[in-house]
Amino acid sequence: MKIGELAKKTDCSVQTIRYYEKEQLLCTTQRSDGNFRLYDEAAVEQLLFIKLCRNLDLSLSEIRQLLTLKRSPGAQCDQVNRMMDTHIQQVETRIQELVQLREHLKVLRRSCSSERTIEQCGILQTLTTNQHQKR
Amino acid sequence: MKIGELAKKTDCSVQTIRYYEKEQLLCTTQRSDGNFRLYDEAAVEQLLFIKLCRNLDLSLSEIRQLLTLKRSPGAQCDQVNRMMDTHIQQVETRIQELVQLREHLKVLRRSCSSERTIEQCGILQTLTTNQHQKR
DNA sequence: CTTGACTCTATAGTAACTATAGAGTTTAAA
DNA sequence: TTTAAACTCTATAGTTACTATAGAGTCAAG
Repeated sequence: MKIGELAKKTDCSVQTIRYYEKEQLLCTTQRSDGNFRLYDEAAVEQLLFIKLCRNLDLSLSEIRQLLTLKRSPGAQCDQVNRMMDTHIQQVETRIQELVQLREHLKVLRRSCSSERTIEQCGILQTLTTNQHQKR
Repeated sequence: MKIGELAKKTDCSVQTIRYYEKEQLLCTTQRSDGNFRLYDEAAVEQLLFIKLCRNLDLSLSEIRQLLTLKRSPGAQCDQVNRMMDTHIQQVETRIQELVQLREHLKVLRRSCSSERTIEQCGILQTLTTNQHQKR
């Protein structure tokens, strides 16, 4: 099948598919006489795998590693486990950061209300006042 | 003062300062005879303001808006409030997304343990098995 | 044959930095 | 005065994961 069909089957844009090829995530083993890329069912599966990993926020580099590991069926899968653990930790860390940020933003937001001028704005004052304290 | 001194005072890299100038967040009103940028205390304050906003994950575009608003002391500050509300909502949304992702990753992680081969790896199988179900 | 849809490669853009190259300026020490 | 190191400048490119566009080629149906 050609790239447009693959794109439809996998709900992935033609441009992204070409990008993944450039990034060595998906390869095109065949071309038509007119130089069109030709894909088989294995490519469909690989692209769906890639998309699933992207949905998990795994980076292209990590996905590349998983694809490499997948090519050694007899090898130990502890690398997969380790990658997943690291990834979970990273997500957890990011959650904590965002929770803190949200609280900070809420505090800041409460320092201002309607019917004020820029000059009286508690938010801007805090952002500016903090500077003086920092110095 | 010159750019290096400003960088030290604000804990901001020389390159980032130049980048902010290019992005219209900070302007250099003076240059030395040798074409070196010259900054005053107002620039220090403005850069600290920018950094504080960046720490709140506000985009450069949003910060640009705030700086513009700051230049109209008599105007209403409801735009500031609205921006903050929108930003808080975006952070909240992202937190929810990440919490869901973390749960999904944990479920996936539990499908595998040590001492398995790639072929037996529950994580990879799930990522690959899901494809078949999708079809 | 014509035309519209599809495909190709190349290039540039997004956001917020970050690094490097090569050239010019400044400053302090010899 | 000279020298050398530190600092500064502009231009360009890179990071990540896409996304868009231009101009040219291919294909299939009318």
